[in-house]
Amino acid sequence: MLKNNEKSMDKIVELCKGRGFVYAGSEIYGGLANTWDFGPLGVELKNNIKNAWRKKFIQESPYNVGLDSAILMNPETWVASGHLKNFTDPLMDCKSCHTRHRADQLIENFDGTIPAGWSNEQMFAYIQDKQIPCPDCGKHDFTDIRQFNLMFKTFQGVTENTKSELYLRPETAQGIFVNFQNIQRTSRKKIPFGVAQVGKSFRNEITPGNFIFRVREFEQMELEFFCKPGTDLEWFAYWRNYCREFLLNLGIKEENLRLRDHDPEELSHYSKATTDFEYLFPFGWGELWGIADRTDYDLTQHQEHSGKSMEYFDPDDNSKYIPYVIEPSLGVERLFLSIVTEAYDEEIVPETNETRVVMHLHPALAPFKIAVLPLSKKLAPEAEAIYHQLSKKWLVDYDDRGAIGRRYRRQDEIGTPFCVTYDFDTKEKDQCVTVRDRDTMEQIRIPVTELESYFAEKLAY
RNA sequence: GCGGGUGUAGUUCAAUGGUAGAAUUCCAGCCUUCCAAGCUGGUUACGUGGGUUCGAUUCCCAUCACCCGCUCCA
Repeated sequence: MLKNNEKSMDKIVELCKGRGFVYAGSEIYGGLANTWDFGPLGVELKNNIKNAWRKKFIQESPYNVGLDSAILMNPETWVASGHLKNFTDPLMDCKSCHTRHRADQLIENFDGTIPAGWSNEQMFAYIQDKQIPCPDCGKHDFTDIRQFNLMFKTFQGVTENTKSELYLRPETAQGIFVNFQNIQRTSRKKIPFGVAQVGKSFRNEITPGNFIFRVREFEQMELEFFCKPGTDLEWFAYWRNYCREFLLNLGIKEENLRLRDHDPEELSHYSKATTDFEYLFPFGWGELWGIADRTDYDLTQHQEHSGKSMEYFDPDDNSKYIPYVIEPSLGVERLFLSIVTEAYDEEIVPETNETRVVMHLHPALAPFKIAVLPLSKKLAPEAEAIYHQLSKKWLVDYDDRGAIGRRYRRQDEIGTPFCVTYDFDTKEKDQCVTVRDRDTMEQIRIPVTELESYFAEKLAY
């Protein structure tokens, strides 16, 4: 079994493209930077990942309920949440040494002046006036200030005026916060309870890259867990364990996982404490799952900006409070990449000394659960019947083309856990098929009539 | 956004100022074929747009994309 640092990103990307997991976006037009399309197998894997998460966080949790809120929200949401202010940076480049700086930080670091509320023109004029030098090369030769906003802007309605200006959400969380009272009332949940949501978010990253690790359009799986102030640290630990369990169950190895606490200065504007699960990708450790203590920041902000109460009346002790929030937030694409990295393996076949690429995907995540392979095309009608029978329960592949060995290898590459081979004996003698297990390479003969119950047991999750 | 590198079949890699060759993949056919079997045949590529030139995949420019580094960040 290859270790993660022995796996190559190039090979993984190649496999993903070659087998229909992930394609480069808009390829026929020369591409569009850092956009990726999930192909026939990729969409299955991705959906299986999302379903596994929903199962763990909604179905199996007595605390949580689901939601699917809109991507477009009233722009006031982003004023309240702080994203409009904190996701916007006034940037200028040093023409001399080509480094990039935030104008407000240049001023603050220069003489302690905090340019709160200044316009870009004011900051630029101040920097000119004081001849503030570049911290890297000491020269004073800056470009104009360019406003960099991490939120995508768009327009509602047919005219492009500022009144109809909207943002694509940079996180799904706010859709949960603004619905806090709706959900609490209609679900009749008592605190503590959580709201889990899977959905797209958009961030205008400065530096995307590493395949699907950092992209501008991505899908988040977020839980906002509401609890009583003072109990937040307990719940923080609870959900951290819960997340860990989820990852380990899906086959992520402990050795490729580590926890990292954020330093105070790198905490985002809404967070009191953040712990990241980091995963050992082929390119190094990278953030996989951020668990943040968002305190009562968001609900308080929304209460102030909307004028609507976000307080919860606690019948246990007749107290009233704005709940604290624990937020485990996970990117679907990142987990996808972790899963694929984890599953990817190259094995040497002893007999031929050739390399076999195997994806040891958890059966719950594998795009195809079973592949039906007739030994000869002449057996196609009978094998097809088995395919039709099994496909009522699972996503099953069927392949009768080329040599049988090649077909096994193809299934190994895409992570199919079981292959069913229909041969001449099946038809003429024993009515049994060969079932071959991808991981153990064991082959057993099973009567056709027992296939369904056999797989029901094997594929239970 | 800056600096450097790269761009030829699905993939890996050649060659060439006179419109490209291989391996593998893929497809079809034959085969009672269980781990990339064999035989026969076949499809498929010079990222895009300009310029120089009689002629450009090759030289020049731009652009797009990817990789590495810097910067930034969740």
